[in-house]
Amino acid sequence: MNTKLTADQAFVRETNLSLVLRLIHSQAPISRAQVAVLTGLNKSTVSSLVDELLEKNLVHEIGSNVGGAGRPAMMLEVNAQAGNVIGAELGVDFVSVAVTDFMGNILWRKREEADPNVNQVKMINQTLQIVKEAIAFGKKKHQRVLGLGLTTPGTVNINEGVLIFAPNLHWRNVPFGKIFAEQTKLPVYVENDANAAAVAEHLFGTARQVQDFLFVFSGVGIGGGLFLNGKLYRGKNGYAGEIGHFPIMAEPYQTVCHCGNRGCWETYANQYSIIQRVQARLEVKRSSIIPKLMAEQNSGLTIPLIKQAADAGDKEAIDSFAEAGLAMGQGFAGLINIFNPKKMILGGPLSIAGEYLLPNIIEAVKRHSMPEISQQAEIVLSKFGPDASLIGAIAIVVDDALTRFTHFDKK
Amino acid sequence: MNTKLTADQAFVRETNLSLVLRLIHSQAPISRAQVAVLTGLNKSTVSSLVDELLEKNLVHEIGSNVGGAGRPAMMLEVNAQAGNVIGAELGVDFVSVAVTDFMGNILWRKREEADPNVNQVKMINQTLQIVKEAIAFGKKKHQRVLGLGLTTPGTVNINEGVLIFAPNLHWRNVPFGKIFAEQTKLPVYVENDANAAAVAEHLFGTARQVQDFLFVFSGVGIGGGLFLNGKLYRGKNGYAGEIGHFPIMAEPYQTVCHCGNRGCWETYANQYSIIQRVQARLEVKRSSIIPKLMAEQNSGLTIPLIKQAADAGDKEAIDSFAEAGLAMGQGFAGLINIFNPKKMILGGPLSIAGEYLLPNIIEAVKRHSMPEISQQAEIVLSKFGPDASLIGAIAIVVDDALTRFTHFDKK
DNA sequence: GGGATAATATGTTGCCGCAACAAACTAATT
DNA sequence: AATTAGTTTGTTGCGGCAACATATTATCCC
Repeated sequence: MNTKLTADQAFVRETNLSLVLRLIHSQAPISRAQVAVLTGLNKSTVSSLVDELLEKNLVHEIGSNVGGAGRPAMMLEVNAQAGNVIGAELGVDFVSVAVTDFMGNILWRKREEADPNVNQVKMINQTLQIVKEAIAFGKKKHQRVLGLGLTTPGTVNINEGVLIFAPNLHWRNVPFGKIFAEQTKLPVYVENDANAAAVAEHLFGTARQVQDFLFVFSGVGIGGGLFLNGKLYRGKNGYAGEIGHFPIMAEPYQTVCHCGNRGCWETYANQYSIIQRVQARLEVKRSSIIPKLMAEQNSGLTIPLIKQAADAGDKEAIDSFAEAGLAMGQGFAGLINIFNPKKMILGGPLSIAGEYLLPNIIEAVKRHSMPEISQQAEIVLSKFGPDASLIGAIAIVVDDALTRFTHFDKK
Repeated sequence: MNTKLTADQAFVRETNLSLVLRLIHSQAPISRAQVAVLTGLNKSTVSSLVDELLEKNLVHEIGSNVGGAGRPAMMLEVNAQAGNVIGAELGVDFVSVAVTDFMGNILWRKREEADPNVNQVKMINQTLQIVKEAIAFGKKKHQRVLGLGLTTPGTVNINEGVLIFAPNLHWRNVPFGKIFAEQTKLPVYVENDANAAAVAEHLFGTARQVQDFLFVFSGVGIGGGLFLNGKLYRGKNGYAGEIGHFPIMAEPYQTVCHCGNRGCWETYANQYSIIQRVQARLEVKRSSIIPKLMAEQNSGLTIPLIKQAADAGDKEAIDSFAEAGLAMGQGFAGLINIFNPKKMILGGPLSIAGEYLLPNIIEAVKRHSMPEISQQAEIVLSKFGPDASLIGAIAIVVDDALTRFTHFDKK
């Protein structure tokens, strides 16, 4: 085990500093006195902790409040200028990079199409190029860069920064951490896309203060970020969260999953399943506007296109999403029974069609889960939708900074 | 939130005391010096902590070791005489009670058949009666009783000690904690059967030192105890672990589950599914010895009887278990993909047939899970088999004592 | 073989720095 | 004057550190 199990005074200080910083992060604006009440810490202790955070420029005072008797409180908030963060998302067919301030506000972003099958080195260099642009932008602003977060589908060894295996990319054992650290001289954090998205939702999104929730990242496959007991659950080797491969063996499709098995849940609810559903409908029904859209845009049958058709009221598109929503909801129901979460959050590329999926997900959950449990669970769309993993890349850097800020010296 | 989030010196002391006590519990016999090396604590700190544990009679010295240069080490172990513990398991059709010492060694036990459908008050009184016998036994030994653990199927509010809902018992809102505390004057701990079994396995069984594992409690239904990141995961309301109700929609059975839905995984893998499989086979094949056994013993078709037939080499019995094993393994595969656990532990009443189920569970896991993940997971039978939940009732009391031992004063 | 000495490992003692806490204080407002 | 915010000063108790006492085995020399 790597984790320290013992406690000492330094641990106490770090724990309380981190607690106060996270409280200011999530509850700002807030005064020292309020922090003392909420945490139960002594007033003097809070003052001392806040002093240290002020000195490290992680927090700043933003003036007194007004109204009410007594001395006015000096309000605090996390200093968005504490540093910039760079996040990079390696998708199955694109690369996205963003620069944000410490509060996750996007200052710069860029997205390029990419093809992982052509050449791994080329795609990595493409990513590196955009990241360097991002760093150049950051330098212009005279802000220090706290770190680079990088997300990818597949299983990741976060300690070594190595992608172990990504079935959708067909990549194995890629030492992202080493490559990007050497080239950028930044602290590099590598994480699975769904895990990172869960952290983003916890820090900046709809799951602030939520201890137990699941992020369902739906794109080419379906991955899960399991946020349990107030932190990410990674399992023995960091592979946890492969929720898409629960064997459900439903008729009629029985599609072979890219993992090699048949009957995985995700084959009934991923992007490709929707495209299949639409294709099957188009063979029978001719009234759909989808073929026309495809011809106009010189495009294949893609999720954005189907979404566009649905927006235009196309019944085949809407019904295909609805069907997939029911299949997706069946898995949601099972997960809710297993985890008794406070929230289920749907995000990732497919979530651009979230408004068409969500009602039927909720319907299927009602039908297939234990009411005592599912009544406790809110099912919502990610605040960041298809950008969930990109913001996640930012979030893993910020999250680490909120925990271990020893490297934050006086500016 | 109830949990304390801040840290102070008292917290440090409690953390380290508990850590040292648990280390001595799981690694005994062990010396102070070894504890210091394993924990990273300073030698002097360990001495101080051990002194306190000795004073509280939680630990005792058991003489020096021999061999090797240097001053011989004084070995320590947890004091089995620190107190007795009473555990009671409310099964669907039986009540089991046991008295153990602090190390979980059984000193006394008793089991009675029961029927929860006839009269709830009667079954509670029946349990209370046996518990009082157990207390009387404990008194005879001049040992203090540390507490009473009580396990039941269904969802439990552990803070209030209330059974919220047990579908198999058809019970709702039973305040076990209050009833048993009033009648016994003991500290009472109420917990779900699968959760308790997981704690038992962690403290006394095959999951010592294991941080991430699942206990699959199979009986009338299938429940799960989720032990994640080194502790029990209960979910938002303590309902987590209803792994039996993942909707899998497989043909041909589609039995209606007692939860009201169709296609729940457990309907393909629980006790009743096995009985159904045997019945279907008996209608066709006449060579089985099962009808003869039923006649001889004047018994219905039960799992112990089918197990008996299997032991005698009966093909229909063996094949029925094998089929159920495959169905069970399908769910195991999905859970392994989701959790990336170090162990999957099968226990509960049905596990008396574990030797017939396990090979096919393992086979199905190989077939239906991602190899990177399932290669990491050991699939084993509970050390306590059908008694897993009874030992679990003991374990939840011991586990609490190992954490918060403020109530242990000098004897 | 036997006695002295060295080497080694265990566990204890006394002191220190540092954490949160408590209480008394000042500060700024209605 | 009452109220609330935040600071100052001193106290308590934690684990770490380094020197020390203790108890054994290993080795050398006679």
